[in-house]
Amino acid sequence: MVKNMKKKKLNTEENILNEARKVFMQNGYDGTSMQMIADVAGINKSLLHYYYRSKERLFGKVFSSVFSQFLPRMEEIFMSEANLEEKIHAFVDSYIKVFMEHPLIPIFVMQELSKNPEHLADLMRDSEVNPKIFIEKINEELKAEGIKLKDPRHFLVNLIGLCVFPFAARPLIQNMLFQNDDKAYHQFLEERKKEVPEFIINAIRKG
Amino acid sequence: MVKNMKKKKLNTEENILNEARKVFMQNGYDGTSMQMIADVAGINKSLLHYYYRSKERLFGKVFSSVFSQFLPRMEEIFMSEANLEEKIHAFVDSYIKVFMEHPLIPIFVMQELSKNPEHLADLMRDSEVNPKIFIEKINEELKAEGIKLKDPRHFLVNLIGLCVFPFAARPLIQNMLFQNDDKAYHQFLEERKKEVPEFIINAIRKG
DNA sequence: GTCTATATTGTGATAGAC
DNA sequence: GTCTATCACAATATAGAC
Repeated sequence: MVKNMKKKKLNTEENILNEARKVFMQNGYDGTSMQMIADVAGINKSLLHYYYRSKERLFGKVFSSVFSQFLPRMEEIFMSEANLEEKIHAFVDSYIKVFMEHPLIPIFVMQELSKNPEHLADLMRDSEVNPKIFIEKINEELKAEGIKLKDPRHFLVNLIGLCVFPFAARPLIQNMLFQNDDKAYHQFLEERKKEVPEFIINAIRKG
Repeated sequence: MVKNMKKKKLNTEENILNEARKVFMQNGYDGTSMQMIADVAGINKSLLHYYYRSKERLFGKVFSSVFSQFLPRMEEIFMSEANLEEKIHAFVDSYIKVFMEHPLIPIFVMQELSKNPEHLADLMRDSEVNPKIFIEKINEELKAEGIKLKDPRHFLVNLIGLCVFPFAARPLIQNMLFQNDDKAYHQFLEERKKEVPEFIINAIRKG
Protein backbone atom coordinates (compact mmCIF):
# COMPACT_ATOMS: atom_id res chain seq x y z
CA MET A 1 0.00 0.00 0.00
CA VAL A 2 2.63 2.43 1.07
CA LYS A 3 5.05 3.77 -1.48
CA ASN A 4 8.61 2.43 -1.59
CA MET A 5 7.81 -0.95 -0.10
CA LYS A 6 10.34 -2.53 -2.42
CA LYS A 7 13.69 -2.38 -0.66
CA LYS A 8 15.69 -0.96 -3.56
CA LYS A 9 14.36 1.27 -6.30
CA LEU A 10 13.83 4.45 -4.47
CA ASN A 11 13.49 7.21 -6.98
CA THR A 12 16.44 7.71 -9.28
CA GLU A 13 17.43 11.06 -7.87
CA GLU A 14 18.05 9.73 -4.37
CA ASN A 15 19.70 6.62 -5.70
CA ILE A 16 22.22 8.71 -7.61
CA LEU A 17 23.01 10.75 -4.52
CA ASN A 18 23.59 7.63 -2.43
CA GLU A 19 25.88 5.99 -4.95
CA ALA A 20 27.69 9.22 -5.75
CA ARG A 21 28.35 9.57 -2.05
CA LYS A 22 30.10 6.21 -1.93
CA VAL A 23 32.22 6.86 -5.00
CA PHE A 24 33.19 10.41 -4.03
CA MET A 25 34.10 9.35 -0.49
CA GLN A 26 36.25 6.52 -1.76
CA ASN A 27 38.07 8.44 -4.50
CA GLY A 28 37.69 12.13 -3.76
CA TYR A 29 36.39 14.75 -6.19
CA ASP A 30 39.31 14.60 -8.62
CA GLY A 31 39.57 10.83 -8.47
CA THR A 32 35.93 10.36 -9.40
CA SER A 33 34.47 10.51 -12.89
CA MET A 34 30.81 10.83 -13.81
CA GLN A 35 31.19 7.51 -15.63
CA MET A 36 32.21 5.76 -12.41
CA ILE A 37 29.15 7.07 -10.60
CA ALA A 38 26.84 6.13 -13.46
CA ASP A 39 28.23 2.59 -13.50
CA VAL A 40 27.85 2.12 -9.75
CA ALA A 41 24.34 3.58 -9.82
CA GLY A 42 23.47 1.32 -12.76
CA ILE A 43 22.28 4.15 -14.97
CA ASN A 44 23.44 6.27 -17.84
CA LYS A 45 25.92 9.12 -17.59
CA SER A 46 23.41 11.58 -19.00
CA LEU A 47 21.01 11.03 -16.15
CA LEU A 48 23.52 12.47 -13.75
CA HIS A 49 23.41 15.71 -15.65
CA TYR A 50 19.66 15.55 -15.98
CA TYR A 51 19.25 15.52 -12.20
CA TYR A 52 22.26 17.46 -11.02
CA ARG A 53 23.40 19.56 -13.98
CA SER A 54 27.13 19.23 -13.33
CA LYS A 55 29.73 17.23 -11.46
CA GLU A 56 30.37 20.13 -9.14
CA ARG A 57 26.72 20.48 -8.17
CA LEU A 58 26.37 16.78 -7.52
CA PHE A 59 29.49 16.86 -5.40
CA GLY A 60 28.16 19.84 -3.51
CA LYS A 61 25.04 17.91 -2.51
CA VAL A 62 27.12 14.92 -1.47
CA PHE A 63 29.54 16.95 0.56
CA SER A 64 26.97 18.91 2.50
CA SER A 65 25.10 15.71 3.30
CA VAL A 66 28.28 14.20 4.74
CA PHE A 67 29.11 17.39 6.55
CA SER A 68 25.74 17.64 8.25
CA GLN A 69 26.07 14.07 9.40
CA PHE A 70 28.79 14.76 11.92
CA LEU A 71 28.89 18.48 12.64
CA PRO A 72 25.60 18.90 14.56
CA ARG A 73 26.46 16.10 17.00
CA MET A 74 29.12 18.25 18.51
CA GLU A 75 26.83 21.03 19.57
CA GLU A 76 24.05 18.66 20.54
CA ILE A 77 26.23 16.81 23.02
CA PHE A 78 27.78 19.88 24.57
CA MET A 79 24.51 21.75 24.89
CA SER A 80 22.92 18.93 26.89
CA GLU A 81 22.43 18.91 30.65
CA ALA A 82 25.03 16.25 31.47
CA ASN A 83 28.17 17.10 33.43
CA LEU A 84 31.54 17.57 31.81
CA GLU A 85 32.84 14.03 32.27
CA GLU A 86 29.65 12.59 30.86
CA LYS A 87 29.85 14.92 27.90
CA ILE A 88 33.41 13.92 27.14
CA HIS A 89 32.44 10.27 27.26
CA ALA A 90 29.38 10.88 25.09
CA PHE A 91 31.38 12.90 22.59
CA VAL A 92 34.14 10.35 22.15
CA ASP A 93 31.75 7.43 22.07
CA SER A 94 29.49 9.08 19.53
CA TYR A 95 32.24 10.09 17.12
CA ILE A 96 34.20 6.87 17.28
CA LYS A 97 30.95 5.07 16.53
CA VAL A 98 30.06 7.18 13.48
CA PHE A 99 33.56 6.89 12.09
CA MET A 100 33.66 3.15 12.62
CA GLU A 101 30.53 2.96 10.48
CA HIS A 102 31.81 5.51 7.97
CA PRO A 103 35.60 5.39 8.22
CA LEU A 104 36.16 7.52 5.13
CA ILE A 105 34.44 10.60 6.47
CA PRO A 106 37.43 12.19 8.22
CA ILE A 107 39.94 11.99 5.41
CA PHE A 108 37.29 12.87 2.82
CA VAL A 109 36.12 15.98 4.62
CA MET A 110 39.59 17.20 5.51
CA GLN A 111 40.94 16.59 2.03
CA GLU A 112 38.16 18.39 0.20
CA LEU A 113 38.03 21.28 2.64
CA SER A 114 41.77 21.59 2.32
CA LYS A 115 41.38 22.07 -1.43
CA ASN A 116 38.38 24.40 -1.18
CA PRO A 117 38.32 26.12 2.21
CA GLU A 118 36.04 28.82 0.85
CA HIS A 119 33.14 26.35 0.64
CA LEU A 120 33.07 26.20 4.43
CA ALA A 121 31.41 29.60 4.61
CA ASP A 122 28.35 28.33 2.74
CA LEU A 123 28.20 25.13 4.74
CA MET A 124 28.38 26.94 8.04
CA ARG A 125 25.63 29.33 7.02
CA ASP A 126 23.27 26.42 6.43
CA SER A 127 24.29 24.44 9.47
CA GLU A 128 22.64 26.24 12.40
CA VAL A 129 25.80 25.59 14.38
CA ASN A 130 27.24 28.71 15.96
CA PRO A 131 30.88 28.11 16.89
CA LYS A 132 31.14 31.24 19.00
CA ILE A 133 28.43 30.44 21.49
CA PHE A 134 29.53 26.83 21.37
CA ILE A 135 33.03 27.72 22.52
CA GLU A 136 31.59 30.03 25.16
CA LYS A 137 29.43 27.19 26.47
CA ILE A 138 32.47 24.93 26.80
CA ASN A 139 34.33 27.69 28.56
CA GLU A 140 31.59 28.06 31.17
CA GLU A 141 31.45 24.32 31.56
CA LEU A 142 35.15 24.12 32.33
CA LYS A 143 34.97 27.00 34.78
CA ALA A 144 32.01 25.44 36.58
CA GLU A 145 34.10 22.31 37.10
CA GLY A 146 36.92 24.36 38.55
CA ILE A 147 39.19 23.69 35.59
CA LYS A 148 41.47 26.56 34.62
CA LEU A 149 42.52 26.46 30.97
CA LYS A 150 44.12 29.37 29.19
CA ASP A 151 42.08 28.70 26.09
CA PRO A 152 39.23 26.19 25.74
CA ARG A 153 40.00 25.88 22.05
CA HIS A 154 42.99 23.71 22.85
CA PHE A 155 40.70 21.44 24.82
CA LEU A 156 38.25 21.19 21.93
CA VAL A 157 40.92 20.57 19.29
CA ASN A 158 42.49 17.90 21.49
CA LEU A 159 39.15 16.22 22.03
CA ILE A 160 38.27 16.10 18.36
CA GLY A 161 41.79 15.27 17.23
CA LEU A 162 42.04 12.26 19.50
CA CYS A 163 38.83 10.88 17.98
CA VAL A 164 39.53 11.69 14.36
CA PHE A 165 43.21 10.95 13.93
CA PRO A 166 43.09 7.14 14.16
CA PHE A 167 40.71 7.11 11.21
CA ALA A 168 42.48 9.70 9.11
CA ALA A 169 45.80 7.90 9.58
CA ARG A 170 44.41 4.39 9.44
CA PRO A 171 46.92 2.95 6.92
CA LEU A 172 49.91 4.23 8.87
CA ILE A 173 48.59 3.03 12.20
CA GLN A 174 47.36 -0.30 11.00
CA ASN A 175 50.57 -1.05 9.14
CA MET A 176 53.10 0.18 11.66
CA LEU A 177 51.39 -0.73 14.89
CA PHE A 178 49.24 -3.72 13.97
CA GLN A 179 50.99 -5.46 11.07
CA ASN A 180 47.89 -4.76 8.98
CA ASP A 181 45.73 -6.91 11.22
CA ASP A 182 42.13 -5.72 10.77
CA LYS A 183 40.90 -7.33 13.95
CA ALA A 184 43.62 -5.79 16.10
CA TYR A 185 43.05 -2.36 14.63
CA HIS A 186 39.32 -2.67 15.18
CA GLN A 187 39.83 -3.66 18.79
CA PHE A 188 42.18 -0.72 19.25
CA LEU A 189 39.40 1.61 18.17
CA GLU A 190 36.98 -0.01 20.59
CA GLU A 191 39.45 0.47 23.41
CA ARG A 192 39.73 4.12 22.60
CA LYS A 193 36.11 4.71 23.58
CA LYS A 194 37.38 4.31 27.15
CA GLU A 195 41.05 5.26 26.77
CA VAL A 196 40.50 8.67 25.20
CA PRO A 197 38.04 10.01 27.78
CA GLU A 198 40.29 8.79 30.60
CA PHE A 199 43.27 10.41 28.93
CA ILE A 200 41.50 13.73 28.54
CA ILE A 201 39.98 13.81 32.00
CA ASN A 202 43.35 13.05 33.56
CA ALA A 203 44.92 15.79 31.51
CA ILE A 204 42.56 18.58 32.52
CA ARG A 205 41.76 17.83 36.15
CA LYS A 206 43.97 19.99 38.28
CA GLY A 207 46.59 21.26 35.83
CA MET B 1 84.63 27.60 -9.76
CA VAL B 2 82.30 25.24 -8.09
CA LYS B 3 79.36 23.92 -10.04
CA ASN B 4 75.89 25.31 -9.36
CA MET B 5 77.03 28.69 -8.13
CA LYS B 6 73.99 30.24 -9.76
CA LYS B 7 71.19 30.14 -7.23
CA LYS B 8 68.57 28.63 -9.55
CA LYS B 9 69.25 26.31 -12.45
CA LEU B 10 70.16 23.17 -10.67
CA ASN B 11 69.96 20.35 -13.12
CA THR B 12 66.59 19.79 -14.74
CA GLU B 13 65.94 16.48 -13.07
CA GLU B 14 66.06 17.89 -9.55
CA ASN B 15 64.17 20.98 -10.57
CA ILE B 16 61.32 18.85 -11.86
CA LEU B 17 61.19 16.88 -8.64
CA ASN B 18 61.05 20.04 -6.54
CA GLU B 19 58.28 21.65 -8.55
CA ALA B 20 56.35 18.41 -8.88
CA ARG B 21 56.47 18.14 -5.12
CA LYS B 22 54.79 21.50 -4.70
CA VAL B 23 52.08 20.79 -7.24
CA PHE B 24 51.33 17.27 -6.01
CA MET B 25 51.18 18.39 -2.39
CA GLN B 26 48.80 21.20 -3.24
CA ASN B 27 46.46 19.23 -5.49
CA GLY B 28 46.98 15.56 -4.78
CA TYR B 29 47.74 12.90 -7.36
CA ASP B 30 44.38 13.00 -9.14
CA GLY B 31 44.16 16.78 -9.00
CA THR B 32 47.52 17.20 -10.69
CA SER B 33 48.25 16.99 -14.41
CA MET B 34 51.61 16.65 -16.07
CA GLN B 35 50.86 19.93 -17.83
CA MET B 36 50.55 21.75 -14.52
CA ILE B 37 53.90 20.45 -13.38
CA ALA B 38 55.55 21.32 -16.68
CA ASP B 39 54.20 24.88 -16.49
CA VAL B 40 55.37 25.42 -12.92
CA ALA B 41 58.77 23.94 -13.72
CA GLY B 42 59.01 26.11 -16.81
CA ILE B 43 59.70 23.24 -19.17
CA ASN B 44 57.98 21.05 -21.69
CA LYS B 45 55.61 18.24 -20.86
CA SER B 46 57.75 15.72 -22.68
CA LEU B 47 60.70 16.31 -20.42
CA LEU B 48 58.75 14.96 -17.50
CA HIS B 49 58.46 11.67 -19.29
CA TYR B 50 62.05 11.81 -20.42
CA TYR B 51 63.25 11.93 -16.82
CA TYR B 52 60.57 10.02 -14.97
CA ARG B 53 58.84 7.85 -17.58
CA SER B 54 55.31 8.23 -16.18
CA LYS B 55 53.18 10.29 -13.86
CA GLU B 56 53.03 7.43 -11.39
CA ARG B 57 56.80 7.08 -11.20
CA LEU B 58 57.27 10.81 -10.73
CA PHE B 59 54.67 10.78 -8.01
CA GLY B 60 56.37 7.85 -6.36
CA LYS B 61 59.64 9.76 -6.09
CA VAL B 62 57.81 12.78 -4.69
CA PHE B 63 55.87 10.81 -2.16
CA SER B 64 58.78 8.87 -0.76
CA SER B 65 60.79 12.08 -0.43
CA VAL B 66 57.97 13.63 1.61
CA PHE B 67 57.54 10.48 3.62
CA SER B 68 61.18 10.23 4.58
CA GLN B 69 61.10 13.85 5.69
CA PHE B 70 58.97 13.21 8.75
CA LEU B 71 59.05 9.50 9.54
CA PRO B 72 62.66 9.12 10.73
CA ARG B 73 62.33 11.99 13.25
CA MET B 74 60.04 9.86 15.32
CA GLU B 75 62.50 7.11 15.94
CA GLU B 76 65.43 9.48 16.26
CA ILE B 77 63.81 11.38 19.10
CA PHE B 78 62.62 8.35 21.00
CA MET B 79 65.88 6.48 20.66
CA SER B 80 67.85 9.31 22.23
CA GLU B 81 69.12 9.40 25.82
CA ALA B 82 66.75 12.10 27.09
CA ASN B 83 64.10 11.30 29.69
CA LEU B 84 60.44 10.81 28.81
CA GLU B 85 59.27 14.36 29.46
CA GLU B 86 62.09 15.78 27.39
CA LYS B 87 61.27 13.39 24.57
CA ILE B 88 57.63 14.40 24.56
CA HIS B 89 58.61 18.05 24.39
CA ALA B 90 61.15 17.37 21.66
CA PHE B 91 58.68 15.32 19.67
CA VAL B 92 55.87 17.86 19.76
CA ASP B 93 58.18 20.76 19.12
CA SER B 94 59.88 19.06 16.21
CA TYR B 95 56.68 18.01 14.45
CA ILE B 96 54.78 21.23 14.94
CA LYS B 97 57.81 23.01 13.50
CA VAL B 98 58.04 20.84 10.36
CA PHE B 99 54.33 21.11 9.75
CA MET B 100 54.34 24.86 10.20
CA GLU B 101 56.96 25.00 7.46
CA HIS B 102 55.19 22.40 5.31
CA PRO B 103 51.53 22.54 6.35
CA LEU B 104 50.33 20.36 3.50
CA ILE B 105 52.31 17.29 4.51
CA PRO B 106 49.75 15.74 6.89
CA ILE B 107 46.71 15.90 4.65
CA PHE B 108 48.76 14.95 1.59
CA VAL B 109 50.30 11.87 3.17
CA MET B 110 47.09 10.67 4.78
CA GLN B 111 45.03 11.23 1.66
CA GLU B 112 47.38 9.39 -0.68
CA LEU B 113 48.03 6.54 1.74
CA SER B 114 44.30 6.21 2.22
CA LYS B 115 43.89 5.69 -1.52
CA ASN B 116 46.88 3.34 -1.86
CA PRO B 117 47.65 1.70 1.48
CA GLU B 118 49.61 -1.04 -0.27
CA HIS B 119 52.40 1.41 -1.12
CA LEU B 120 53.27 1.63 2.55
CA ALA B 121 54.91 -1.77 2.47
CA ASP B 122 57.52 -0.56 -0.04
CA LEU B 123 58.08 2.69 1.82
CA MET B 124 58.60 0.94 5.14
CA ARG B 125 61.07 -1.49 3.60
CA ASP B 126 63.27 1.40 2.47
CA SER B 127 62.89 3.45 5.62
CA GLU B 128 65.11 1.71 8.17
CA VAL B 129 62.44 2.40 10.75
CA ASN B 130 61.37 -0.67 12.67
CA PRO B 131 58.02 -0.03 14.32
CA LYS B 132 58.19 -3.12 16.51
CA ILE B 133 61.37 -2.27 18.35
CA PHE B 134 60.27 1.34 18.38
CA ILE B 135 57.08 0.48 20.26
CA GLU B 136 59.04 -1.76 22.59
CA LYS B 137 61.42 1.09 23.36
CA ILE B 138 58.51 3.36 24.28
CA ASN B 139 57.07 0.64 26.44
CA GLU B 140 60.30 0.32 28.43
CA GLU B 141 60.51 4.07 28.70
CA LEU B 142 57.04 4.29 30.22
CA LYS B 143 57.74 1.46 32.64
CA ALA B 144 61.01 3.05 33.73
CA GLU B 145 59.08 6.21 34.63
CA GLY B 146 56.62 4.19 36.69
CA ILE B 147 53.78 4.81 34.25
CA LYS B 148 51.38 1.92 33.81
CA LEU B 149 49.58 1.94 30.49
CA LYS B 150 47.65 -0.98 29.14
CA ASP B 151 48.98 -0.39 25.66
CA PRO B 152 51.69 2.11 24.67
CA ARG B 153 50.17 2.34 21.23
CA HIS B 154 47.41 4.56 22.58
CA PHE B 155 50.05 6.85 23.97
CA LEU B 156 51.84 7.02 20.64
CA VAL B 157 48.68 7.61 18.61
CA ASN B 158 47.58 10.33 21.03
CA LEU B 159 50.97 12.00 20.83
CA ILE B 160 51.05 12.03 17.05
CA GLY B 161 47.38 12.85 16.65
CA LEU B 162 47.60 15.92 18.87
CA CYS B 163 50.43 17.25 16.69
CA VAL B 164 48.98 16.37 13.32
CA PHE B 165 45.29 17.11 13.64
CA PRO B 166 45.45 20.92 13.77
CA PHE B 167 47.16 20.88 10.38
CA ALA B 168 44.98 18.26 8.75
CA ALA B 169 41.84 20.06 9.86
CA ARG B 170 43.16 23.57 9.38
CA PRO B 171 40.20 24.97 7.40
CA LEU B 172 37.67 23.73 9.96
CA ILE B 173 39.65 24.99 12.92
CA GLN B 174 40.60 28.29 11.42
CA ASN B 175 37.07 29.03 10.26
CA MET B 176 35.12 27.84 13.27
CA LEU B 177 37.47 28.83 16.05
CA PHE B 178 39.37 31.78 14.63
CA GLN B 179 37.05 33.47 12.11
CA ASN B 180 39.65 32.71 9.44
CA ASP B 181 42.22 34.91 11.13
CA ASP B 182 45.64 33.70 9.98
CA LYS B 183 47.52 35.38 12.79
CA ALA B 184 45.32 33.89 15.49
CA TYR B 185 45.57 30.42 14.00
CA HIS B 186 49.32 30.74 13.76
CA GLN B 187 49.59 31.81 17.38
CA PHE B 188 47.39 28.90 18.38
CA LEU B 189 49.88 26.52 16.77
CA GLU B 190 52.75 28.19 18.61
CA GLU B 191 50.92 27.78 21.90
CA ARG B 192 50.49 24.10 21.23
CA LYS B 193 54.23 23.54 21.46
CA LYS B 194 53.73 24.03 25.20
CA GLU B 195 50.09 23.07 25.63
CA VAL B 196 50.30 19.63 24.05
CA PRO B 197 53.25 18.32 26.08
CA GLU B 198 51.63 19.61 29.29
CA PHE B 199 48.37 17.97 28.31
CA ILE B 200 50.03 14.64 27.63
CA ILE B 201 52.25 14.62 30.70
CA ASN B 202 49.28 15.42 32.91
CA ALA B 203 47.31 12.65 31.29
CA ILE B 204 49.84 9.86 31.82
CA ARG B 205 51.41 10.67 35.20
CA LYS B 206 49.77 8.50 37.79
CA GLY B 207 46.77 7.10 35.97
C1' DG C 1 68.42 17.19 -23.56
C1' DT C 2 64.79 19.71 -25.23
C1' DC C 3 61.44 20.76 -28.33
C1' DT C 4 57.00 20.01 -31.71
C1' DA C 5 53.67 17.05 -33.33
C1' DT C 6 50.71 13.42 -32.77
C1' DA C 7 48.36 9.14 -31.15
C1' DT C 8 44.96 7.43 -28.04
C1' DT C 9 41.91 7.43 -24.56
C1' DG C 10 38.94 9.65 -21.22
C1' DT C 11 36.53 13.72 -19.55
C1' DG C 12 32.25 16.74 -18.56
C1' DA C 13 28.51 18.16 -20.95
C1' DT C 14 24.61 18.62 -24.46
C1' DA C 15 21.17 17.43 -28.30
C1' DG C 16 17.69 14.72 -29.63
C1' DA C 17 15.13 10.19 -30.29
C1' DC C 18 11.87 7.46 -27.77
C1' DG D 1 12.74 10.03 -17.57
C1' DT D 2 15.99 7.45 -19.86
C1' DC D 3 18.62 6.29 -23.56
C1' DT D 4 22.29 6.85 -27.79
C1' DA D 5 25.22 9.71 -30.21
C1' DT D 6 28.23 13.25 -30.29
C1' DC D 7 30.96 17.48 -29.11
C1' DA D 8 34.99 19.92 -27.55
C1' DC D 9 38.65 19.47 -24.88
C1' DA D 10 42.25 17.57 -21.61
C1' DA D 11 44.68 13.60 -20.17
C1' DT D 12 49.05 10.46 -20.45
C1' DA D 13 52.29 9.04 -23.35
C1' DT D 14 55.39 8.41 -27.49
C1' DA D 15 57.97 9.43 -32.00
C1' DG D 16 61.05 12.05 -34.14
C1' DA D 17 63.39 16.54 -35.46
C1' DC D 18 67.07 19.41 -33.82
